[in-house]
Amino acid sequence: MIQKINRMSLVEQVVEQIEQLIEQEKWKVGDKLPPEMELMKKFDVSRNTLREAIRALVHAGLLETKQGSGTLVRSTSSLGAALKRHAKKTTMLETLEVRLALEKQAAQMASQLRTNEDLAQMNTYIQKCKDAMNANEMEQFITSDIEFHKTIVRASGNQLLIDLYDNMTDILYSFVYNFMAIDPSIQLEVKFHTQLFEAIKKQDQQSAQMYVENDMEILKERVVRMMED
Amino acid sequence: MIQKINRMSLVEQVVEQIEQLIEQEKWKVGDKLPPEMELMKKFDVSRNTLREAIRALVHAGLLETKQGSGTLVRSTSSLGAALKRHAKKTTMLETLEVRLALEKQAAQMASQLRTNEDLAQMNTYIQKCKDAMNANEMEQFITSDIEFHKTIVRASGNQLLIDLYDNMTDILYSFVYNFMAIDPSIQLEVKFHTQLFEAIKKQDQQSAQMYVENDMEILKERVVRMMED
DNA sequence: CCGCATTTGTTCGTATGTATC
DNA sequence: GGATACATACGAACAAATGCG
Repeated sequence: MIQKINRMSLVEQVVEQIEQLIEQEKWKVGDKLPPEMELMKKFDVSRNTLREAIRALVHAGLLETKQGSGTLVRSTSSLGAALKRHAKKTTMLETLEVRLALEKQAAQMASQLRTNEDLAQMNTYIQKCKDAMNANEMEQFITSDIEFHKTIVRASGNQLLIDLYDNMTDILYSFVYNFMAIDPSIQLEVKFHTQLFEAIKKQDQQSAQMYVENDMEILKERVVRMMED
Repeated sequence: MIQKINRMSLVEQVVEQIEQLIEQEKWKVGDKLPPEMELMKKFDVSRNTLREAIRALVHAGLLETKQGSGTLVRSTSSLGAALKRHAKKTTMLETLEVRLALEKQAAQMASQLRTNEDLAQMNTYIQKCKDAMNANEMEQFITSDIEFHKTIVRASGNQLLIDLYDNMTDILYSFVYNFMAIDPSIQLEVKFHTQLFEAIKKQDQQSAQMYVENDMEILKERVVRMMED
Protein backbone atom coordinates (compact mmCIF):
# COMPACT_ATOMS: atom_id res chain seq x y z
CA MET A 1 0.00 0.00 0.00
CA ILE A 2 1.39 3.32 -1.06
CA GLN A 3 0.89 6.21 1.28
CA LYS A 4 0.20 9.63 -0.09
CA ILE A 5 3.07 11.92 0.62
CA ASN A 6 2.34 14.90 2.78
CA ARG A 7 2.93 17.76 0.39
CA MET A 8 1.76 20.33 2.88
CA SER A 9 4.42 21.91 5.02
CA LEU A 10 4.23 21.39 8.75
CA VAL A 11 3.11 24.97 9.19
CA GLU A 12 0.24 24.55 6.75
CA GLN A 13 -0.90 21.42 8.51
CA VAL A 14 -0.94 23.13 11.88
CA VAL A 15 -2.79 26.10 10.39
CA GLU A 16 -5.44 23.80 8.95
CA GLN A 17 -5.90 21.99 12.22
CA ILE A 18 -6.27 25.18 14.21
CA GLU A 19 -8.70 26.56 11.64
CA GLN A 20 -10.81 23.47 11.99
CA LEU A 21 -10.74 23.59 15.77
CA ILE A 22 -12.02 27.14 15.64
CA GLU A 23 -14.61 26.41 12.98
CA GLN A 24 -15.89 23.47 15.00
CA GLU A 25 -16.08 25.73 18.03
CA LYS A 26 -13.80 23.55 20.12
CA TRP A 27 -12.01 26.84 20.64
CA LYS A 28 -14.62 29.57 20.84
CA VAL A 29 -14.31 33.29 20.16
CA GLY A 30 -12.78 34.97 23.18
CA ASP A 31 -11.17 31.78 24.45
CA LYS A 32 -7.52 31.79 25.34
CA LEU A 33 -5.45 29.15 23.59
CA PRO A 34 -3.32 26.75 25.61
CA PRO A 35 0.26 27.98 26.10
CA GLU A 36 2.79 27.33 23.38
CA MET A 37 4.49 24.50 25.23
CA GLU A 38 1.28 22.50 25.39
CA LEU A 39 0.41 23.10 21.76
CA MET A 40 3.92 22.04 20.73
CA LYS A 41 3.35 18.67 22.36
CA LYS A 42 -0.20 18.31 21.00
CA PHE A 43 0.75 18.97 17.40
CA ASP A 44 4.19 17.45 17.81
CA VAL A 45 6.02 20.29 16.09
CA SER A 46 8.82 22.64 17.08
CA ARG A 47 8.22 25.99 18.62
CA ASN A 48 9.20 27.86 15.46
CA THR A 49 6.75 25.92 13.35
CA LEU A 50 3.94 26.48 15.80
CA ARG A 51 4.71 30.17 16.10
CA GLU A 52 4.70 30.60 12.37
CA ALA A 53 1.31 28.93 12.09
CA ILE A 54 -0.05 31.22 14.76
CA ARG A 55 1.34 34.28 13.02
CA ALA A 56 -0.35 33.29 9.78
CA LEU A 57 -3.66 33.01 11.61
CA VAL A 58 -3.08 36.30 13.38
CA HIS A 59 -2.64 38.03 10.05
CA ALA A 60 -5.72 36.29 8.70
CA GLY A 61 -7.61 37.80 11.63
CA LEU A 62 -8.62 34.57 13.35
CA LEU A 63 -6.26 34.91 16.30
CA GLU A 64 -4.84 37.72 18.36
CA THR A 65 -1.64 37.48 20.38
CA LYS A 66 -0.92 39.54 23.43
CA GLN A 67 2.62 39.73 24.57
CA GLY A 68 3.15 38.23 27.97
CA SER A 69 -0.46 37.12 28.18
CA GLY A 70 -1.27 34.63 25.47
CA THR A 71 -3.20 34.10 22.24
CA LEU A 72 -6.95 34.29 21.94
CA VAL A 73 -9.55 33.53 19.32
CA ARG A 74 -10.87 36.59 17.55
CA SER A 75 -13.06 35.37 14.71
CA THR A 76 -14.48 32.10 13.44
CA SER A 77 -13.50 32.26 9.79
CA SER A 78 -11.08 34.03 7.51
CA LEU A 79 -14.04 35.15 5.46
CA GLY A 80 -15.43 36.94 8.49
CA ALA A 81 -12.08 38.54 9.22
CA ALA A 82 -11.64 39.66 5.62
CA LEU A 83 -15.15 41.10 5.59
CA LYS A 84 -14.54 42.95 8.82
CA ARG A 85 -11.37 44.49 7.49
CA HIS A 86 -13.11 45.43 4.28
CA ALA A 87 -16.17 46.77 6.04
CA LYS A 88 -14.05 49.12 8.07
CA LYS A 89 -13.08 50.93 4.89
CA THR A 90 -16.71 51.59 4.07
CA THR A 91 -19.67 52.90 6.06
CA MET A 92 -22.17 51.06 8.22
CA LEU A 93 -24.85 52.12 5.77
CA GLU A 94 -23.16 50.16 2.99
CA THR A 95 -22.92 47.08 5.18
CA LEU A 96 -26.58 47.46 6.02
CA GLU A 97 -27.53 47.68 2.36
CA VAL A 98 -25.64 44.51 1.54
CA ARG A 99 -27.28 42.78 4.46
CA LEU A 100 -30.66 43.92 3.16
CA ALA A 101 -29.83 42.47 -0.25
CA LEU A 102 -28.98 39.11 1.28
CA GLU A 103 -32.02 38.97 3.52
CA LYS A 104 -34.41 39.91 0.74
CA GLN A 105 -33.14 37.05 -1.36
CA ALA A 106 -33.23 34.74 1.65
CA ALA A 107 -36.82 35.69 2.45
CA GLN A 108 -37.85 34.95 -1.11
CA MET A 109 -36.16 31.57 -1.07
CA ALA A 110 -37.39 30.79 2.42
CA SER A 111 -40.94 31.39 1.24
CA GLN A 112 -40.55 28.40 -1.00
CA LEU A 113 -38.38 26.14 1.09
CA ARG A 114 -39.38 26.78 4.70
CA THR A 115 -40.20 23.68 6.72
CA ASN A 116 -42.61 23.50 9.60
CA GLU A 117 -39.67 23.50 11.97
CA ASP A 118 -38.46 26.76 10.45
CA LEU A 119 -41.88 28.32 10.94
CA ALA A 120 -42.08 27.10 14.51
CA GLN A 121 -38.66 28.60 15.30
CA MET A 122 -39.57 31.94 13.77
CA ASN A 123 -42.71 31.98 15.85
CA THR A 124 -40.75 31.31 19.01
CA TYR A 125 -38.41 34.22 18.37
CA ILE A 126 -41.25 36.58 17.54
CA GLN A 127 -42.85 35.70 20.84
CA LYS A 128 -39.55 36.29 22.64
CA CYS A 129 -39.31 39.70 20.97
CA LYS A 130 -42.77 40.60 22.20
CA ASP A 131 -42.01 39.42 25.71
CA ALA A 132 -38.77 41.36 25.81
CA MET A 133 -40.52 44.48 24.55
CA ASN A 134 -43.19 44.26 27.22
CA ALA A 135 -40.56 43.71 29.88
CA ASN A 136 -38.49 46.59 28.49
CA GLU A 137 -35.46 44.33 28.22
CA MET A 138 -33.53 45.75 25.34
CA GLU A 139 -30.72 43.25 25.30
CA GLN A 140 -33.07 40.29 25.17
CA PHE A 141 -35.04 41.97 22.41
CA ILE A 142 -31.99 42.47 20.21
CA THR A 143 -30.82 38.90 20.69
CA SER A 144 -34.20 37.45 19.77
CA ASP A 145 -34.53 39.87 16.88
CA ILE A 146 -31.21 38.75 15.45
CA GLU A 147 -32.16 35.10 15.88
CA PHE A 148 -35.45 35.65 14.11
CA HIS A 149 -33.73 37.10 11.08
CA LYS A 150 -31.04 34.43 11.09
CA THR A 151 -33.71 31.73 11.12
CA ILE A 152 -35.18 33.14 7.93
CA VAL A 153 -31.81 33.17 6.25
CA ARG A 154 -31.05 29.63 7.41
CA ALA A 155 -34.35 28.53 5.88
CA SER A 156 -33.02 29.60 2.48
CA GLY A 157 -30.72 26.59 2.60
CA ASN A 158 -27.89 28.48 0.88
CA GLN A 159 -24.77 28.08 3.01
CA LEU A 160 -22.82 30.88 1.35
CA LEU A 161 -25.73 33.24 1.84
CA ILE A 162 -26.02 32.17 5.48
CA ASP A 163 -22.33 32.72 6.20
CA LEU A 164 -22.21 36.12 4.54
CA TYR A 165 -25.39 37.22 6.28
CA ASP A 166 -24.18 36.10 9.70
CA ASN A 167 -20.93 37.97 9.27
CA MET A 168 -22.68 41.13 8.10
CA THR A 169 -24.99 40.93 11.08
CA ASP A 170 -22.10 40.53 13.48
CA ILE A 171 -20.30 43.52 12.00
CA LEU A 172 -23.41 45.67 12.17
CA TYR A 173 -24.47 44.84 15.68
CA SER A 174 -20.96 45.10 17.12
CA PHE A 175 -21.26 48.75 16.13
CA VAL A 176 -24.90 49.47 16.83
CA TYR A 177 -25.42 47.37 19.93
CA ASN A 178 -24.60 49.96 22.54
CA PHE A 179 -26.54 52.72 20.88
CA MET A 180 -29.91 51.07 20.96
CA ALA A 181 -32.71 52.17 23.20
CA ILE A 182 -36.32 51.20 23.67
CA ASP A 183 -38.34 53.56 21.55
CA PRO A 184 -41.67 53.54 19.71
CA SER A 185 -40.15 52.14 16.52
CA ILE A 186 -39.68 48.78 18.22
CA GLN A 187 -43.43 48.23 18.23
CA LEU A 188 -43.41 48.76 14.50
CA GLU A 189 -40.55 46.31 14.20
CA VAL A 190 -42.47 43.54 15.92
CA LYS A 191 -45.41 44.24 13.66
CA PHE A 192 -43.24 43.82 10.58
CA HIS A 193 -41.83 40.62 12.00
CA THR A 194 -45.31 39.18 12.20
CA GLN A 195 -46.19 40.30 8.69
CA LEU A 196 -42.95 38.88 7.32
CA PHE A 197 -43.61 35.61 9.09
CA GLU A 198 -47.11 35.37 7.65
CA ALA A 199 -45.83 36.04 4.13
CA ILE A 200 -43.26 33.27 4.42
CA LYS A 201 -45.92 30.96 5.84
CA LYS A 202 -48.23 31.73 2.92
CA GLN A 203 -45.28 31.35 0.54
CA ASP A 204 -45.85 34.83 -0.78
CA GLN A 205 -42.42 35.73 -2.18
CA GLN A 206 -43.22 39.27 -3.21
CA SER A 207 -44.65 40.33 0.14
CA ALA A 208 -41.84 38.61 2.02
CA GLN A 209 -39.26 40.72 0.24
CA MET A 210 -41.28 43.86 0.81
CA TYR A 211 -41.61 43.29 4.54
CA VAL A 212 -37.88 42.71 4.83
CA GLU A 213 -37.43 46.14 3.33
CA ASN A 214 -39.90 47.70 5.72
CA ASP A 215 -38.30 46.04 8.69
CA MET A 216 -34.81 47.03 7.77
CA GLU A 217 -35.87 50.59 7.11
CA ILE A 218 -36.25 50.96 10.87
CA LEU A 219 -32.74 49.71 11.53
CA LYS A 220 -31.44 51.99 8.81
CA GLU A 221 -33.01 55.01 10.47
CA ARG A 222 -31.40 54.02 13.75
CA VAL A 223 -27.98 53.75 12.12
CA VAL A 224 -28.39 57.10 10.40
CA ARG A 225 -29.54 58.74 13.63
CA MET A 226 -26.62 57.16 15.45
CA MET A 227 -24.14 58.49 12.95
CA GLU A 228 -25.47 62.00 13.29
CA ASP A 229 -24.56 62.08 16.98
CA MET B 1 4.32 68.67 17.45
CA ILE B 2 3.86 65.17 18.72
CA GLN B 3 4.44 62.33 16.30
CA LYS B 4 2.30 59.24 16.43
CA ILE B 5 4.32 56.23 17.45
CA ASN B 6 4.64 53.39 14.99
CA ARG B 7 2.85 50.60 16.75
CA MET B 8 2.81 48.33 13.74
CA SER B 9 5.47 45.67 13.52
CA LEU B 10 7.84 45.77 10.59
CA VAL B 11 6.18 42.70 9.12
CA GLU B 12 2.76 44.34 9.26
CA GLN B 13 4.12 47.46 7.62
CA VAL B 14 5.64 45.47 4.78
CA VAL B 15 2.39 43.52 4.39
CA GLU B 16 0.41 46.75 4.14
CA GLN B 17 2.75 48.23 1.57
CA ILE B 18 2.65 45.14 -0.61
CA GLU B 19 -1.15 45.01 -0.31
CA GLN B 20 -1.33 48.61 -1.46
CA LEU B 21 1.03 48.02 -4.36
CA ILE B 22 -1.22 45.18 -5.51
CA GLU B 23 -4.40 47.15 -4.97
CA GLN B 24 -3.00 50.08 -6.92
CA GLU B 25 -2.07 47.66 -9.68
CA LYS B 26 1.60 48.62 -9.60
CA TRP B 27 2.00 44.86 -9.29
CA LYS B 28 -0.69 43.24 -11.39
CA VAL B 29 -2.17 39.76 -11.16
CA GLY B 30 0.23 37.32 -12.82
CA ASP B 31 3.24 39.59 -12.40
CA LYS B 32 6.38 38.25 -10.86
CA LEU B 33 7.64 40.17 -7.85
CA PRO B 34 11.25 41.34 -7.68
CA PRO B 35 13.49 38.78 -5.95
CA GLU B 36 13.82 38.81 -2.19
CA MET B 37 17.24 40.44 -2.24
CA GLU B 38 15.89 43.47 -4.09
CA LEU B 39 12.82 43.77 -1.90
CA MET B 40 14.99 43.58 1.21
CA LYS B 41 16.85 46.65 0.04
CA LYS B 42 13.67 48.46 -1.07
CA PHE B 43 11.82 47.98 2.20
CA ASP B 44 15.03 48.07 4.23
CA VAL B 45 14.24 44.97 6.30
CA SER B 46 15.98 41.66 6.82
CA ARG B 47 15.23 38.63 4.74
CA ASN B 48 13.34 36.91 7.54
CA THR B 49 11.08 39.89 8.07
CA LEU B 50 10.37 40.19 4.37
CA ARG B 51 9.76 36.47 4.05
CA GLU B 52 7.31 36.50 6.91
CA ALA B 53 5.34 39.28 5.26
CA ILE B 54 5.28 37.33 2.01
CA ARG B 55 4.17 34.21 3.84
CA ALA B 56 1.27 36.06 5.43
CA LEU B 57 0.17 37.24 2.01
CA VAL B 58 0.56 33.76 0.55
CA HIS B 59 -1.68 32.39 3.25
CA ALA B 60 -4.17 35.16 2.63
CA GLY B 61 -4.24 34.12 -1.02
CA LEU B 62 -2.78 37.26 -2.57
CA LEU B 63 0.63 35.84 -3.48
CA GLU B 64 2.02 32.54 -4.63
CA THR B 65 5.65 31.49 -4.25
CA LYS B 66 7.55 28.96 -6.28
CA GLN B 67 10.87 27.73 -5.11
CA GLY B 68 13.62 28.43 -7.57
CA SER B 69 11.35 30.55 -9.71
CA GLY B 70 9.87 33.48 -7.85
CA THR B 71 6.82 35.02 -6.22
CA LEU B 72 3.82 36.12 -8.22
CA VAL B 73 0.59 37.98 -7.64
CA ARG B 74 -2.45 35.75 -7.49
CA SER B 75 -5.37 37.91 -6.40
CA THR B 76 -6.07 41.58 -5.79
CA SER B 77 -7.72 41.38 -2.38
CA SER B 78 -7.88 39.09 0.62
CA LEU B 79 -11.65 39.35 0.47
CA GLY B 80 -11.60 37.83 -2.98
CA ALA B 81 -9.29 35.03 -1.89
CA ALA B 82 -11.38 34.25 1.18
CA LEU B 83 -14.54 34.20 -0.92
CA LYS B 84 -12.96 31.90 -3.45
CA ARG B 85 -11.91 29.47 -0.76
CA HIS B 86 -15.33 29.61 0.81
CA ALA B 87 -17.17 29.29 -2.49
CA LYS B 88 -15.32 26.09 -3.26
CA LYS B 89 -17.02 24.44 -0.33
CA THR B 90 -20.45 25.24 -1.76
CA THR B 91 -22.03 24.87 -5.16
CA MET B 92 -22.07 27.20 -8.13
CA LEU B 93 -25.82 27.49 -7.72
CA GLU B 94 -25.35 29.00 -4.26
CA THR B 95 -22.83 31.49 -5.59
CA LEU B 96 -25.25 32.39 -8.36
CA GLU B 97 -28.05 32.98 -5.87
CA VAL B 98 -25.92 35.30 -3.79
CA ARG B 99 -24.89 37.16 -6.91
CA LEU B 100 -28.55 37.51 -7.82
CA ALA B 101 -29.28 38.93 -4.38
CA LEU B 102 -26.56 41.54 -4.79
CA GLU B 103 -27.55 42.54 -8.29
CA LYS B 104 -31.23 42.89 -7.42
CA GLN B 105 -30.34 45.29 -4.64
CA ALA B 106 -27.92 47.10 -6.92
CA ALA B 107 -30.52 47.47 -9.65
CA GLN B 108 -32.99 48.96 -7.20
CA MET B 109 -30.44 51.43 -5.92
CA ALA B 110 -29.15 52.21 -9.39
CA SER B 111 -32.68 53.11 -10.44
CA GLN B 112 -32.51 55.99 -8.02
CA LEU B 113 -28.90 57.01 -8.29
CA ARG B 114 -27.91 56.38 -11.90
CA THR B 115 -26.26 59.26 -13.67
CA ASN B 116 -26.40 59.98 -17.36
CA GLU B 117 -22.90 58.60 -17.71
CA ASP B 118 -24.04 55.32 -16.16
CA LEU B 119 -26.91 55.10 -18.62
CA ALA B 120 -24.64 55.88 -21.55
CA GLN B 121 -22.22 53.14 -20.51
CA MET B 122 -24.98 50.59 -20.12
CA ASN B 123 -26.20 51.46 -23.57
CA THR B 124 -22.75 50.97 -25.02
CA TYR B 125 -22.42 47.48 -23.55
CA ILE B 126 -25.90 46.48 -24.71
CA GLN B 127 -24.94 47.49 -28.21
CA LYS B 128 -21.72 45.49 -27.95
CA CYS B 129 -23.71 42.48 -26.83
CA LYS B 130 -25.98 42.78 -29.86
CA ASP B 131 -23.03 43.16 -32.21
CA ALA B 132 -21.28 40.15 -30.71
CA MET B 133 -24.44 38.09 -30.99
CA ASN B 134 -24.89 38.96 -34.66
CA ALA B 135 -21.24 38.17 -35.34
CA ASN B 136 -21.53 34.90 -33.37
CA GLU B 137 -18.58 35.92 -31.22
CA MET B 138 -19.24 34.23 -27.92
CA GLU B 139 -16.22 35.51 -26.07
CA GLN B 140 -16.96 39.11 -26.94
CA PHE B 141 -20.57 38.64 -25.92
CA ILE B 142 -19.69 37.30 -22.49
CA THR B 143 -17.20 40.10 -21.83
CA SER B 144 -19.70 42.79 -22.76
CA ASP B 145 -22.44 41.04 -20.84
CA ILE B 146 -20.32 41.02 -17.68
CA GLU B 147 -19.44 44.67 -18.14
CA PHE B 148 -23.08 45.61 -18.57
CA HIS B 149 -23.99 44.00 -15.27
CA LYS B 150 -20.99 45.45 -13.49
CA THR B 151 -21.95 48.92 -14.68
CA ILE B 152 -25.34 48.55 -13.02
CA VAL B 153 -23.75 47.47 -9.77
CA ARG B 154 -21.24 50.32 -9.91
CA ALA B 155 -24.12 52.75 -10.32
CA SER B 156 -25.40 51.67 -6.89
CA GLY B 157 -22.50 53.57 -5.37
CA ASN B 158 -22.03 50.97 -2.62
CA GLN B 159 -18.37 49.94 -2.62
CA LEU B 160 -18.87 46.84 -0.50
CA LEU B 161 -21.65 45.68 -2.79
CA ILE B 162 -19.47 46.35 -5.82
CA ASP B 163 -16.51 44.38 -4.45
CA LEU B 164 -18.60 41.41 -3.41
CA TYR B 165 -20.41 41.37 -6.73
CA ASP B 166 -17.22 41.55 -8.76
CA ASN B 167 -15.72 38.67 -6.83
CA MET B 168 -18.84 36.54 -7.20
CA THR B 169 -18.86 37.23 -10.91
CA ASP B 170 -15.21 36.24 -11.24
CA ILE B 171 -15.80 32.99 -9.37
CA LEU B 172 -18.83 32.14 -11.47
CA TYR B 173 -17.39 32.88 -14.85
CA SER B 174 -14.10 31.14 -14.14
CA PHE B 175 -16.25 28.02 -13.92
CA VAL B 176 -18.84 28.67 -16.59
CA TYR B 177 -16.73 30.39 -19.20
CA ASN B 178 -15.68 27.37 -21.20
CA PHE B 179 -19.08 25.77 -21.21
CA MET B 180 -20.93 28.55 -22.94
CA ALA B 181 -22.23 28.30 -26.45
CA ILE B 182 -24.31 30.47 -28.71
CA ASP B 183 -27.87 29.30 -28.35
CA PRO B 184 -31.37 30.77 -28.66
CA SER B 185 -31.44 31.87 -25.02
CA ILE B 186 -28.90 34.56 -25.78
CA GLN B 187 -31.48 36.46 -27.79
CA LEU B 188 -33.71 36.42 -24.75
CA GLU B 189 -30.82 37.65 -22.66
CA VAL B 190 -30.28 40.70 -24.82
CA LYS B 191 -33.98 41.43 -24.67
CA PHE B 192 -33.88 41.37 -20.87
CA HIS B 193 -30.84 43.64 -20.89
CA THR B 194 -32.82 46.21 -22.80
CA GLN B 195 -35.82 45.93 -20.51
CA LEU B 196 -33.63 46.21 -17.44
CA PHE B 197 -31.93 49.25 -18.89
CA GLU B 198 -35.26 50.93 -19.59
CA ALA B 199 -36.47 50.27 -16.06
CA ILE B 200 -33.36 51.85 -14.56
CA LYS B 201 -33.70 54.77 -16.94
CA LYS B 202 -37.33 55.28 -15.88
CA GLN B 203 -36.27 54.82 -12.23
CA ASP B 204 -38.72 51.97 -11.85
CA GLN B 205 -37.26 50.06 -8.90
CA GLN B 206 -39.73 47.19 -8.90
CA SER B 207 -39.36 46.36 -12.58
CA ALA B 208 -35.60 46.68 -12.40
CA GLN B 209 -35.42 43.99 -9.75
CA MET B 210 -37.79 41.79 -11.70
CA TYR B 211 -35.80 42.01 -14.89
CA VAL B 212 -32.61 41.12 -13.02
CA GLU B 213 -34.37 37.95 -11.91
CA ASN B 214 -35.50 37.16 -15.44
CA ASP B 215 -32.06 37.76 -16.83
CA MET B 216 -30.31 35.65 -14.26
CA GLU B 217 -32.79 32.83 -14.70
CA ILE B 218 -31.16 32.19 -18.05
CA LEU B 219 -27.71 31.97 -16.54
CA LYS B 220 -29.06 29.71 -13.84
CA GLU B 221 -30.45 27.32 -16.41
CA ARG B 222 -27.08 27.24 -18.13
CA VAL B 223 -25.31 26.42 -14.88
CA VAL B 224 -27.80 23.69 -14.06
CA ARG B 225 -27.51 22.22 -17.55
CA MET B 226 -23.74 22.37 -17.28
CA MET B 227 -23.73 20.53 -13.99
CA GLU B 228 -25.85 17.73 -15.43
CA ASP B 229 -23.19 16.88 -17.99
C1' DC C 1 22.80 16.01 -19.93
C1' DC C 2 25.61 18.78 -17.22
C1' DG C 3 26.98 22.64 -14.66
C1' DC C 4 25.97 27.03 -12.95
C1' DA C 5 23.55 31.14 -11.44
C1' DT C 6 19.35 32.60 -9.53
C1' DT C 7 15.74 32.28 -6.34
C1' DT C 8 13.05 30.56 -2.70
C1' DG C 9 12.84 27.21 1.55
C1' DT C 10 14.60 25.88 6.13
C1' DT C 11 16.93 26.13 10.29
C1' DC C 12 20.06 27.69 13.26
C1' DG C 13 22.02 31.52 16.47
C1' DT C 14 21.93 36.16 18.71
C1' DA C 15 20.56 40.61 20.36
C1' DT C 16 17.12 43.63 22.03
C1' DG C 17 12.65 45.13 23.47
C1' DT C 18 8.43 44.32 26.34
C1' DA C 19 4.74 42.47 29.25
C1' DT C 20 3.74 39.89 33.51
C1' DC C 21 4.51 38.38 38.03
C1' DG D 1 13.29 46.60 40.71
C1' DG D 2 14.40 42.00 39.19
C1' DA D 3 13.36 37.61 37.06
C1' DT D 4 11.12 35.26 33.55
C1' DA D 5 8.87 34.36 29.38
C1' DC D 6 7.62 35.91 25.09
C1' DA D 7 7.94 39.07 20.83
C1' DT D 8 10.61 41.08 17.35
C1' DA D 9 14.25 41.68 14.24
C1' DC D 10 18.60 40.57 12.06
C1' DG D 11 22.21 37.58 10.13
C1' DA D 12 24.22 33.54 8.24
C1' DA D 13 24.64 29.09 6.36
C1' DC D 14 22.84 25.46 3.77
C1' DA D 15 19.11 22.86 1.04
C1' DA D 16 16.22 22.49 -2.92
C1' DA D 17 13.94 23.86 -7.15
C1' DT D 18 14.14 26.28 -11.49
C1' DG D 19 15.89 27.95 -15.82
C1' DC D 20 19.57 28.83 -19.06
C1' DG D 21 23.50 28.00 -21.97
